[in-house]
Amino acid sequence: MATVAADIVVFGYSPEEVTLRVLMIHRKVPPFKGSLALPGGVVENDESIEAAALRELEEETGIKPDFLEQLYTFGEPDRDPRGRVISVAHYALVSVERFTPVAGTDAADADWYPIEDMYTQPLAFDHLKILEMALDRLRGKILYAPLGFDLLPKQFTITELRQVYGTVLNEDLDPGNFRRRILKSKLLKPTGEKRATGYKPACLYEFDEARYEKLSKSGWNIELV
Amino acid sequence: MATVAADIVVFGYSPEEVTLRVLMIHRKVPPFKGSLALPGGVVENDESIEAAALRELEEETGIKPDFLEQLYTFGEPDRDPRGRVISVAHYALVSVERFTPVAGTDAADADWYPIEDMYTQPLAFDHLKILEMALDRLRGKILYAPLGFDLLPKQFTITELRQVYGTVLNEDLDPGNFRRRILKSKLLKPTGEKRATGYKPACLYEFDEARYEKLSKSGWNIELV
DNA sequence: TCAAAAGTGTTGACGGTACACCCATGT
DNA sequence: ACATGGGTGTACCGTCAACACTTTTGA
Repeated sequence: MATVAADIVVFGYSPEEVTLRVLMIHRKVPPFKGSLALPGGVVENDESIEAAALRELEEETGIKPDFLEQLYTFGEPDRDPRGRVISVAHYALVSVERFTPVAGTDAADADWYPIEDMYTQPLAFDHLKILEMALDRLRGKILYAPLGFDLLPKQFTITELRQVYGTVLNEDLDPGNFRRRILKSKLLKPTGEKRATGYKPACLYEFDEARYEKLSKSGWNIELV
Repeated sequence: MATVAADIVVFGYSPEEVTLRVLMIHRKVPPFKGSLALPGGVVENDESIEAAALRELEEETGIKPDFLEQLYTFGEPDRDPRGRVISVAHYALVSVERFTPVAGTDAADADWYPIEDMYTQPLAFDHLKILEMALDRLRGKILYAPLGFDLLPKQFTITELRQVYGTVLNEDLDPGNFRRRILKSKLLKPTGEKRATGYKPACLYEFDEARYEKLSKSGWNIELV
């Protein structure tokens, strides 16, 4: 018998800042009092693990993510000094602008931090390891799955989408080639509207989820970047 | 509090039969008495989850796999009629010829079954779902990670390796092109020996693990097929 | 000598990178 | 007018699928 917990690495992206952030909680109780920790908590007896992850996330931060997926289960015997706790880690994606500041919730000491900051201070438990694995997964999966869209508001320009990919992958992408590839995938639905950007207005698009479902069901595997 | 178990989908491949098999156990006790089930068991209090998976596998079947990796954690509240049991599923690879017949072990009712057979009879718990996910993972990951080698004996011919890929991916691969690709990856170490195959003898190779480590550390991502 | 697998060569189609180039707008 | 990002065109180049071909063996 062991305690089973669900922890969540929530990635947020701000189109204005062009920055990837992660949602962390300031611990107010031992162990690791004062450290930053991932949101999460114990799985109740009658709920699924994923439901527990979503529930804990909303209780602690008020966030309902656009995307959530199980990442890995961490279960070293000594990972929690209080006893045997197995953590089923998840990662989630959200457009950060819709959730700043974190609304008055159970624990309003949740906040968005730049990823790099997580390496300059100790995190609670093995949460740094979890964060690193989540980042690896995000970087790997964004290449062939439409994760980038979940980091943006519903409507976005192709440049914003390119910046998401550039930020996550940490490399510069050629604007012309990116545009062609992404349009070729047929996953963007033009809204007809344009956004003034200071210079030439850019077309706004939405993610065509219906089309994605159809394509992936017909055994087609995309390569977005 | 819940019970945490580790279950393992062991894939075995026989070069002679050119068939992918899975290791299943005949259940002798309720629930699901008489059904086939994946090997596995409860994680002890002082061992890591992966250690539990390896221990259970050896206890129940005598097998120490060449490759083992965590797959996914299954935790629907009703997946086990006896109570809340969370299963951390793994998958493992092994060359089947080295393990037939299963030696006299704790439960000698373990045996290798063709994958297709698992769809013609009910499996215990949610083990069919686990098996399907493991198969998806194997098919996906073999494209960019050197999993094929773990399904063969230490020395093998390129044709045997091609047959592994063909079997797992369920498609015919062009012999000439496959050979070129796999040799270009530099992951094969020639042994200098040859094997009489009935026709023209084929060169024997080994997997060059040291080279693989070096290549993957230097940020290089292969595409084997 | 023939069949079959091992192994090599070649060609043509395709796709993507790199870059030059227009377009539309605010200042 | 011009700077800047939005958006389009294109030419070169590498890669790979397809398939012909040679080699080596057992029968």
